[in-house]
Amino acid sequence: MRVDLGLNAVIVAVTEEVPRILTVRRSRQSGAAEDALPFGPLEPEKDRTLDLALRRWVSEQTGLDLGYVEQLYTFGDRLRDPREIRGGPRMVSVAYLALVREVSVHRDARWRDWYEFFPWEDWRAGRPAAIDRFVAPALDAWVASAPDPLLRKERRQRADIVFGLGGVGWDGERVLERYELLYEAYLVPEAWRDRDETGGAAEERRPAPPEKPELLPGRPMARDHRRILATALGRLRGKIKYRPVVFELLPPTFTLLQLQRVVEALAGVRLHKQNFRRLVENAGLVEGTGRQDAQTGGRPAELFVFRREVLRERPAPGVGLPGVRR
Amino acid sequence: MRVDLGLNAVIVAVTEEVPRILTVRRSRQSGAAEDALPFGPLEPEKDRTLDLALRRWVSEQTGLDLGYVEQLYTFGDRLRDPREIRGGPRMVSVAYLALVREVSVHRDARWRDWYEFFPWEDWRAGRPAAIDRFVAPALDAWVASAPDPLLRKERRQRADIVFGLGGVGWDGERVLERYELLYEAYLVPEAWRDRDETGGAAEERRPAPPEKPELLPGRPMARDHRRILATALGRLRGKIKYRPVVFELLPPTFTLLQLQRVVEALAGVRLHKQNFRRLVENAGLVEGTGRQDAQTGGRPAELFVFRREVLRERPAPGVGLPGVRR
DNA sequence: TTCGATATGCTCAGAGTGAGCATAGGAGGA
DNA sequence: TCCTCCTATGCTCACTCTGAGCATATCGAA
Repeated sequence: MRVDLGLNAVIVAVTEEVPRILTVRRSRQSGAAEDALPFGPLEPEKDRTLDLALRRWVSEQTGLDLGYVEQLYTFGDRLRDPREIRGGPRMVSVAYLALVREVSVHRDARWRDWYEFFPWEDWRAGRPAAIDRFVAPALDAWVASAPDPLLRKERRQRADIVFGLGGVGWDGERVLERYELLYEAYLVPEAWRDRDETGGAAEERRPAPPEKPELLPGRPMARDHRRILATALGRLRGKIKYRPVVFELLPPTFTLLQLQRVVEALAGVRLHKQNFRRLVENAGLVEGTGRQDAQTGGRPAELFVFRREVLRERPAPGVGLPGVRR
Repeated sequence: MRVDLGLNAVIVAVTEEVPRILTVRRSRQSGAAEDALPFGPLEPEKDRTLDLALRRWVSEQTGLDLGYVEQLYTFGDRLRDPREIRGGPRMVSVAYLALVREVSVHRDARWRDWYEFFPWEDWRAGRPAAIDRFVAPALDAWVASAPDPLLRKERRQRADIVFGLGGVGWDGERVLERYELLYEAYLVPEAWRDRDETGGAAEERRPAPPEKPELLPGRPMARDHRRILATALGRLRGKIKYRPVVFELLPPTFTLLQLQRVVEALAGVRLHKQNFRRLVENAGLVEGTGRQDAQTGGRPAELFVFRREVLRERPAPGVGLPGVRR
């Protein structure tokens, strides 16, 4: 079936312990401007593969040459784009995740702290204030507003699981589930914007609450881009646990604390320093260079490099089925 | 950009310790018939989301009502379909993985053992004969045929890593990497078929060897469907390690050995029985029913059910960063 | 010299894993 | 009836991995 296909890029860098993503400004019909993810077409004549297409237009638009690139997910829900309402074609977009070392970029592209979009995701300084102050009360109200007890119970359980409330533990990877819950509960601006722009077509399936609740902190994005971003964040958080992708975000040599800070920035939690060091060292992920970094503010730290050989030695650094017979 | 978008389904079931996928017959231009994955369109008017589209046409074509469905990957390389050569539109397809309990299906749809397509992936009875007899020698020849020593070394390393040769351990999840290596080395029929059908257009980037080597055992599929299948198998092997998806393939009650056999069928390895039991029990994944199954051929086994509450209790059954501070 | 930082080494208890021994409880045949 | 074969289930034990924290090293600045 003929559809309109495009590509979105979530381009991630980490500097100064801040995870950042590359955004562009996009003006809405109403004249207001929103953040959006870089977007570009697949040009069937030019681009042999989808990821070559992505590299081409990212380079053209921002001047960035991408290194590590991974396909994330394909978004194709109806009404992703309000133009569909007016009889436009179905808009489908394939989202990619790219990791780079931060560099300056062209024109209106700009780096933004990804926790601006998801303030509840950063637990590095302890439980985020946004959760107790805004998210939990808003979810309580959403639970209470369910029309019957059964639905109320389901909502309660779902809220508890995805936000780690009521004794359930926090799972850093459930970024998308959290965003989707907030969207469904009409707690993020995008939910109201989409309702208005589609003339209520979205409401058939999910009625909006009669009164507009206080919306949560967290910067909205164009269309479903915050959903795409949430997908990327969750995927990346999962991936760093079993594939050595962090090194794509670091300079060729780094101290172990720098490495730890980058992991922490992505995972959104603080780690135990000595254990982290022990882990990466006897996983064979890094190799000392003998050189030192004197800029630490304390005892100089040794500089390390990523040991590429680890890919050869260990099948998958850090997994395992119960008891594989050998 | 306008492209032709379709959906492919990898529908998996496990019966009698055999993992199976649903295939359809598709006749080629030449008149020969090939196995293909079920394929269907997105109908922008009817289908609100991609996975609803999938469920709709799978049900129409095969009579199956899918339960668990997960998006896999979007395939959009040029020349996926030979019709493009003759000026047709770019063919892009979004592949999905679905898990079902095996049931009978309509017409020409048929269940096939997935190890027929990848004989080197089944290690349950020990190291597959296909590896030592066919794969390793063929790869040796491919390595030796590299024009220069550097490329030779790279090929050797790659072959060793993905097939666990030369002292490297076998990684069950690298199914796709293995298939892609074989394709690039012109060791599977699809590589030659694609070269011929595209009139050599594919050869510009990857010259075929002057002589056609002995091809490897393993049933080929239409277009890039074996690549899609490899993606699915690898993904599923990864997923069973940290999400309780196996239960989608089992009846509501089952013995622990049945559960183990299904996991083994997917993972392609044998597991240690007592340890497997210990793991699933104190992970809280299952719950005894008190009832017994007398059909075991030995001491009757207790019947268990999946404990859905586990989703609530444990954030992600079986992962972890080095040392998350609490 | 001392203090404040960070780096790095080391210990120790407890949980988790791999491997295997031992016993339980069915079916079927001698 | 009893023996054998089969699978189920319980339990042990050594070893590794992890979480947590103490201790020491080495820099710059006060």
